[in-house]
Amino acid sequence: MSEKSLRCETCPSQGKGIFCDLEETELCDVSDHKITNTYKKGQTLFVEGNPTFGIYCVNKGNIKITQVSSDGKESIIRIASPGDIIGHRSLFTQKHFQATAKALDETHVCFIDKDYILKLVKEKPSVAGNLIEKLSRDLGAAEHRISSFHQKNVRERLAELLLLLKESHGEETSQGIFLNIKLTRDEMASIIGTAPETLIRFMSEIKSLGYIEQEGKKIFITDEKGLLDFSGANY
Amino acid sequence: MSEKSLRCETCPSQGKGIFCDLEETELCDVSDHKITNTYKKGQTLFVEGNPTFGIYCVNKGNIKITQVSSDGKESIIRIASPGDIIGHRSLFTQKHFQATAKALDETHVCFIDKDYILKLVKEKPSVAGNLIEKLSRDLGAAEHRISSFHQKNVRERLAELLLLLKESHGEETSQGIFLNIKLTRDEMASIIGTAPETLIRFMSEIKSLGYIEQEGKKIFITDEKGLLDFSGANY
DNA sequence: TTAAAAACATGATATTTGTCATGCAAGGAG
DNA sequence: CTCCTTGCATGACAAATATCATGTTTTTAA
Repeated sequence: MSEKSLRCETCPSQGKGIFCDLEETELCDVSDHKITNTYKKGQTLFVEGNPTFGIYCVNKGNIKITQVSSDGKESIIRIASPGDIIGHRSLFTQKHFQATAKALDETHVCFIDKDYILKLVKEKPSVAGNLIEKLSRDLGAAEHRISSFHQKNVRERLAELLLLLKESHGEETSQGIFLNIKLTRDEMASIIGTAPETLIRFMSEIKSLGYIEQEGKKIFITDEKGLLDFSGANY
Repeated sequence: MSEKSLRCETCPSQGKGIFCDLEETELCDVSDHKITNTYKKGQTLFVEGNPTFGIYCVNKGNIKITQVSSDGKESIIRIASPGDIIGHRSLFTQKHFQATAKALDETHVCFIDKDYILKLVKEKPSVAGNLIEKLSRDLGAAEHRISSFHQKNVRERLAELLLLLKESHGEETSQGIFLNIKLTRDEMASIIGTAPETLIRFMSEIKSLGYIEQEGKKIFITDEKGLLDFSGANY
């Protein structure tokens, strides 16, 4: 799955990642210390419990980060998209991955070796700073989800999920905002922590209320304001 | 509530915090840039929405970090104890606090100004590194809680909470492991995301199974192994 | 010390959500 | 193209949890 390396200097997600403040020459150096891999839909990047060798920087595609319970129930704890890094959390704490990463679609990912990234973090304050900012944002998102669980029921969490997907993957079209990410109902259910059947029921309800439209698997948000009210938004 | 400043050099939580790798002279410099405050039980350190002026370093006592929904339901997203810092997440992302912090008991907290801490992070790689590690651990804990919500029911989450409190606040005694932290049932319920009545019911069940004992408000874990099984542990 | 307030506890009941069953639709492999 | 697998959808029912009510105990404050 390894292939011709992508260059950080010309990476489309440059400017979003933790290397965005590096000089061109420094970026070239990063490029020289990484390997680019391609993963097909469903392929695994790493598995919970595996040793950590470095971090992954997403160039193209989407990746689901999951944790599986002892009885096999999968939870999606995060979705990584272009510009995101993954594996960083485990790199700086444990020796082993705490979660599993799988490609949701055709994905290009750059792998950066542990030693090199640790050196970068130490020597380039901008990288450390951006990493701190990234972790802080991730932590904010995670804690927001925790209070959602306490304070919202499934329908509200579903509406909230649709709005979050709009933020991260929404694209304006003539028939509404298209959510340009491939997720099965099972996967959506395992993001908001409910049973697939329950999720599907509330999807139908939201659809019948005219807040969303479906065309095959494609989801379009047609009434954002309605969804926002429906989500019991407190922001 | 301001009082004679504590010195970092002699702080009992030195070694646990993000400044643990600094030289004595550097620590003195930190001491000179901070203010020590004391908060009584129930007092507020900061409120969601307030502007961020710096970070807080806990010297003594416990602090609950909460988010409140539009209909007034409080969720405890984290508890900070000696050695922990709070406010850091907001400092590095938003301009305003995303959560509210209140003292759970008599608390001593050192406040470090925003500009100074940002300078430290930039100039001292060890501080940045420890901050990254701290954030990574916090993120790990938050993501673990997210999958707990998906995968465990209330009784299991309660057992898990008791075990976590044992890790952070447990003290060996002759009648079992004493959980040395003052939390009301309402607060415990708002950690695991359930109604107080439901929590109390399961507390009674766990007590009747002999896994814990109560003496007034004090909780003792008398059968850790039992609790672990009861929690549906997958670690 | 005593009154008032807060916290704890438990029962009865309502609501939400999960589970099981079943049928249909869509997409990939031969 | 057609089979076959996977995903989507919905109904009926079961289980878990929330809510409401009420009484007791503990803590707080006067």
